[in-house]
Amino acid sequence: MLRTNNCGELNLSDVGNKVTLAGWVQKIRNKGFVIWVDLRDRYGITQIIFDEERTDKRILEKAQSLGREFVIQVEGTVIERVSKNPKINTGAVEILAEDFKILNASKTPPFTIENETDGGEELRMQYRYLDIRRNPVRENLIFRSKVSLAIRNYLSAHNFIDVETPYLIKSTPEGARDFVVPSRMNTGEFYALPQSPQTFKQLLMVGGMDQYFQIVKCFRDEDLRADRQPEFTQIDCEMTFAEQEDILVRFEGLLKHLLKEIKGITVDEFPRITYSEAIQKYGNDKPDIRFGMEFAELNELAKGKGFQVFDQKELIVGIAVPGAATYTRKQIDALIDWVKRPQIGANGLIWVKCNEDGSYKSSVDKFYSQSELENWATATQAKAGDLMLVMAGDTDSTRAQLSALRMELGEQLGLRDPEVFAPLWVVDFPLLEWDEESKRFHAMHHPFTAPKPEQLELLATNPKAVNANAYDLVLNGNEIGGGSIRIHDSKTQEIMFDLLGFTKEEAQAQFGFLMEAFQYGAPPHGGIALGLDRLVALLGGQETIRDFIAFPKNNSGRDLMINAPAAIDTTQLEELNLKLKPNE
RNA sequence: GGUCUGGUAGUUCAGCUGGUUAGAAUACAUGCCUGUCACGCAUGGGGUCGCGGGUUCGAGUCCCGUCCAGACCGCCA
Repeated sequence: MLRTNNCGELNLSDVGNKVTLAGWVQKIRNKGFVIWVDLRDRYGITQIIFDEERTDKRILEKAQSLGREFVIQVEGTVIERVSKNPKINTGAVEILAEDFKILNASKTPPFTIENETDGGEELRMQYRYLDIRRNPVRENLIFRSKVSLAIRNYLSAHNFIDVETPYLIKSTPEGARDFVVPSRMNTGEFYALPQSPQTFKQLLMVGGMDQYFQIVKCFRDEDLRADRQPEFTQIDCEMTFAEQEDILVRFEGLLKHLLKEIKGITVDEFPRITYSEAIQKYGNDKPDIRFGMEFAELNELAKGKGFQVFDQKELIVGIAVPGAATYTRKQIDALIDWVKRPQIGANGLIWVKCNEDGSYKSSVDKFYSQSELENWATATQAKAGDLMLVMAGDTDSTRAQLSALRMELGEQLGLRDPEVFAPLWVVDFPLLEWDEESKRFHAMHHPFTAPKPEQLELLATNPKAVNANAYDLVLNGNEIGGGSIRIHDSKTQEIMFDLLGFTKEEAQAQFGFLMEAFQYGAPPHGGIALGLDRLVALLGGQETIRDFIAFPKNNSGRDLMINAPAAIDTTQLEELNLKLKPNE
């Protein structure tokens, strides 16, 4: 070993010991008569001292040549410091250097290796290996490792078997775009990287594995966001002979276990709301329930009072913003501008101040009496001191807009505390979703999701009305997992493919293997997949997942460090029998 | 595919309605400093103002295009 100790462990009890440390030069403080070097490794920082009186002249001189991020090995004696630093573990001692070796020099790094670095996002990605030397990033990765281990422990303890499924599989038309890999040995044919191991885990159930899990990379060739990467990690799980309730209980248990193990937080039983309730009360299917501001529909109260803007609208819906009655005209105008931004796309916003004296002041005083506004307040549960905000328009987009506003206000009012965790289940998702563009049904979850058994008949007559035993696990306004009870008989699966617009031949070509498997005693089964990156980020108190991934891609799917994707050699192309279209 | 924001020293940024030699902090280098730990002090080097075009007597600043980065909408079964 090049070291006897790490840089985070020496203290007063080691005084007098001869030690050898190795690490990176974090900082050099050269006072002339004495040079201090902060030596850093994963475990901490230990101060090395070279001084005029006690250090060999040649060594002292050689120490002048050190620079930031040099890798050195130091031999010396642990001594008690004259002036101690209570901020670090090793702050009571320092190493009086007797000799040292430069194991490797370093160029001056392009940004500071400090907790609060001066480096911008782009540079940090380009030099990710330097970024990982910084405490926050390193701690995030260690945190992820801890979460991952806790997941494995929990699932193992509950009889789940970790099985690896292939990455080189087949492209499917449903869902996200596939990343595609040309096959050299099979000219003109392509593998696709899995968007999820969905069909394989179902086949494992047919294979009798009973309970399966895998912490697995999935790939989707879609545009990115702060919380979306083209390759991401799922905790993929499936259970045989399980009903929805069994799965909810087991995975509620998993999240509770993680919150306890990782955060030391105990949470009560997770609330459950239906999809339609979520849409109605929060305007989206992944509500943040750390705060209220639930939607109140005001059609009955607000229509037919001469305010024409409202009269023609499909939906009038409002929320009560706690304590915001004191907002100035300017603050309210800012909110109005905010919802009018093209990203939100609202036409406007009606406001009603609920004054402390019980009176109401609104932007629609001309049309509504005090008692009518009071009815609004009752509906939105607005109290004195609150501000009601009301939007109107067609149902779907108005809900989406008010939902965005609700989240923004939650943010502005500090109601989205990252150390508060409010998980919930959203259940009873519709099975299908009508897509105007392609004029056909899409699977809301995926095409293997089973309709509710009691609604099987409806499938033929009114498919829109059919719900599924499908569920999402939502945490603080983020969907962290989703799953369903699956179809396990080939007949239902055929009906489903038919509804989704597959011809018999297409269904056979795409998923024949699955439907065939279902004819050999496929057991009832269901499962769930949780997004590990997002989960870890949320547990770590952040909403951007990039700093919990060792080597993330940027906004446009590039790895700035290795500069991927990149062109490939013509010989490689020839080998694959591919030709690129010339650039226009 | 779209909307918005940004690109100026190694780095993070300032630079107003266009007007001398483009600044600050930090990093870097050199020197000083008898207990530093965000050390301090002094001095110094460091710039194709993303790129291309245009307007103008004059462009970091205005206009057009383009590239790059970030946030969001669409998309993400």
